[in-house]
Amino acid sequence: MQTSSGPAARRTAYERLRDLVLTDPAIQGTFLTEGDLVKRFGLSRTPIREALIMLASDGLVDLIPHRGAYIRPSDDREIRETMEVRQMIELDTARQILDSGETPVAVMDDLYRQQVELPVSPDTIPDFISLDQRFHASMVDAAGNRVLSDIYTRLRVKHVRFGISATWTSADRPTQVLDEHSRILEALKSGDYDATAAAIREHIAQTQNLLLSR
Amino acid sequence: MQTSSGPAARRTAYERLRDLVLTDPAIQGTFLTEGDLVKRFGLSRTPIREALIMLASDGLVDLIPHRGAYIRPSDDREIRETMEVRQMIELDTARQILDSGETPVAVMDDLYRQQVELPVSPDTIPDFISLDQRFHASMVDAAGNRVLSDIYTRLRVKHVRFGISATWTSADRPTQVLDEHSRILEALKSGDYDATAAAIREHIAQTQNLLLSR
DNA sequence: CTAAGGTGGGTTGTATGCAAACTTCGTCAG
DNA sequence: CTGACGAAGTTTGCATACAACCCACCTTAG
Repeated sequence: MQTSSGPAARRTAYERLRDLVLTDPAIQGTFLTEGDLVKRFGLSRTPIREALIMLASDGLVDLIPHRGAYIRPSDDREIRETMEVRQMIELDTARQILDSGETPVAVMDDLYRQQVELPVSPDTIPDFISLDQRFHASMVDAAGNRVLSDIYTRLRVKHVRFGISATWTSADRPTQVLDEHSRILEALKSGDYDATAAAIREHIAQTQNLLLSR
Repeated sequence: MQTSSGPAARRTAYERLRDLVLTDPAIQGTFLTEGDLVKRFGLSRTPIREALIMLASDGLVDLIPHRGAYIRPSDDREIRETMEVRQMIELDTARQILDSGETPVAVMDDLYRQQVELPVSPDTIPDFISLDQRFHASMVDAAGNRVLSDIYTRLRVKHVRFGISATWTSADRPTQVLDEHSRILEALKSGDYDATAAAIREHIAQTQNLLLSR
């Protein structure tokens, strides 16, 4: 995933383009041309081209010469593969955290509490998603491996493309997620790797099922 | 890691720039300006700028506004973190391969044989490195997870930046690597995960030690 | 009717001009 | 001697012009 610093126009183009790809299901499977984006964003081709190149590096679009940027729809295979990698990383992280003996879960605890206190309503779904993302990211960060954290961040971007937000619209999903997060936290605090691993597997399996059944 | 397809000038700029960053230790810690590269490559700024953006996405350079592209020297921490992630991926892959019951090591076998038959000389070091890279990549590919394979490919690029080629100049290193690869292969064929994991850990530990002691 | 060939429209690829921003270095006051 | 200040030079950021290329459509010969 790209950092968000840098020049203004390119940054704007990158962020708007990313949000477009990630949040508009209608453009999946279509080609975006630079001309379209010039009209849509009111920027010149240069920053748009450069943003497209960054998006392509993130794996969010495919640049087809003389055709445009293809927004590849996510398929079940990619979802399964991504979830497999995510599980591998989270399980490995849990192992490292528990082996280190320190179990630094203060940040996760705080994020969990914030999520508990969040009222359940359509308006708060983005907040739920943000806290969810930060909850998991903080666990991986706790392992203290920046290379791993970067990879994990890139993976999370894919979740959005997979339509993760739709999985939160079900009325009981927030409660369920909180419960699953709680189990992960408690298992970590107890220092029990097998219980932690089971909780993580369960959480990811639930997410994957929801993503695949859309 | 970027794919190598696409337009000619940008592709040229990307590949030459990548090779420059990966093979010239003298430019580590320096800034490359677009003007330098225009003179060096004989291309206009546009393809060079776009190649720099791709390199930055690969994590090989840092783009500093109005300063240039900083070639960050690799440090011990990054080497250790990369090796940790590499080990996580290879161990997970081994587990998946063995769990699948198929153990498709034909490609690895072939690559191993080619490496055995390679004469040991300074001229063949690039071939050793290429076969080594393909040996490990084919193991990860055998897991059949494209998302994982992509991540692994990106990681391997870092190895080059870490100066992996220098680890092959020692007279007995090729023999040692062949021995370690042989142990991994045999363990995989025997279906013994613990033995496979031990062989992989040993191989990565040896590599890491050589990289750190440079 | 079919297939081959050409032509036009549209899209990206590359080069370049200009503006803005930053760095650097010299100068000067304290 | 040190630090602030300013001006010049350098570098990137953005815009735009033109070239190259691809594709789709139409025409035409068989």
